[in-house]
Amino acid sequence: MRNAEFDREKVLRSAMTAFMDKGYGKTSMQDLTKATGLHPGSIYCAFDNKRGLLIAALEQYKTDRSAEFQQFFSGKHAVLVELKAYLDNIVQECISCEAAKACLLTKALNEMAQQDEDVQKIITENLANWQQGIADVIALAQSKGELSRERDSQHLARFLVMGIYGLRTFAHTHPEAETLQQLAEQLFADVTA
Amino acid sequence: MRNAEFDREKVLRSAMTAFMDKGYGKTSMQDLTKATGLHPGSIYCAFDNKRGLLIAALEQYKTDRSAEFQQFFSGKHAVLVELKAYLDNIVQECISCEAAKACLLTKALNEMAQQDEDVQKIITENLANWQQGIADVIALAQSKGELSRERDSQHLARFLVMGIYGLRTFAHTHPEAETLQQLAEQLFADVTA
DNA sequence: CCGTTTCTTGAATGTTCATTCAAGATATTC
DNA sequence: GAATATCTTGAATGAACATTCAAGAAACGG
Repeated sequence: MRNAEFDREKVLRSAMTAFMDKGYGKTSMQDLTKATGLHPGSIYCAFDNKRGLLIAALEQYKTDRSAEFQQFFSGKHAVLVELKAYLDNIVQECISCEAAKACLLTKALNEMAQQDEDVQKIITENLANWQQGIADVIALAQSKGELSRERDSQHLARFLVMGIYGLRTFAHTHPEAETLQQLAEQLFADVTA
Repeated sequence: MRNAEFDREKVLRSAMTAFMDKGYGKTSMQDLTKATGLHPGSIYCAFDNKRGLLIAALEQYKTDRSAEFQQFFSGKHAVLVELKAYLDNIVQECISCEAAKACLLTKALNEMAQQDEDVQKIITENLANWQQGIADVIALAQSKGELSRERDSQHLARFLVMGIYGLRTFAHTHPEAETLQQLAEQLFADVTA
């Protein structure tokens, strides 16, 4: 017996950022060995192939983002306050010039459109999950009386999610902080109006 | 002397759809020769290389989209009616399962992010141009009294453009017509409120 | 401390790809 | 209709790539 030497989570997070940097297609195996510190053989042993590494990285991404989501919506503050903080955080992500700027899910979604059915299914499920999380948060705000019940929480969540997708794309052309903050504020206002 | 045999516009439109189908990176030269009907040598003679073909296709895309824009905002109807029709058309594009589903600019923008500075500049300029077109339309609606002057036309245009970006990404996960139509309606309502 | 198992290493493999180029074809000019 | 200029053709080229595999290294069990 002998255990693997590498830290799976660290490897997957390195792969994540590599994929976010260049996209899946343009990230070469050489890039991945450099990023992860693993040799080709190890990657193929642990994840089957490049695609397997992407799938594993998506899995890790989901785990990490879920934990982050729970942090933001801990219930310590009013739901709408937490939601605003969550949006502000996304804006900050867009502003910082790091690779984390992009969301791995949307980046991969745009790239894989009508290419890899299985991967697309994984991504779509994760995004649907996230959207449902937002819907739950909105419903909670409604049940607490912070928000009118007039508009359906699912509808509001959809619109907010659409806005966040748009914000991320918009950031590619207009990386200015003020602009993005303003857009996020208007989006928040429209949803919570 | 001797003139080129191929129809430049047709070739560029074929290249456009090929690039929209698979993305720039995954579209091989073989794909492009098949799509355009041109042999490799001809492509290299006319456009330098694959990248040159993309740039030329982006140029053609800009021309085509500008003409389409003019058509939609001809002034035959109330500005807001024309704007609504324009949005509906985008929704239809998203619904149709064709390659045209995507916008070449946003597709390429997502792919080229922090990769090819020159191409990104071209795309960003085209998108800024389009956004200004929308802003002009909104300003016109304001000057005609169709829309309150309370909110700045530039701000409104930004928000609308962000929404359209988001709508296109959202369509990848939820291609249902009703959902997209509803989102577009809410977006229109929020902007013209 | 030996045998076994498992993991690591990185050069080798075969494929795919963008690009080139020399030969052939076709139009234009005189 | 010959000469010239330009365009077309598609096989050849070399680089980059994902993937494999056999040899080496390290841990574990007895």
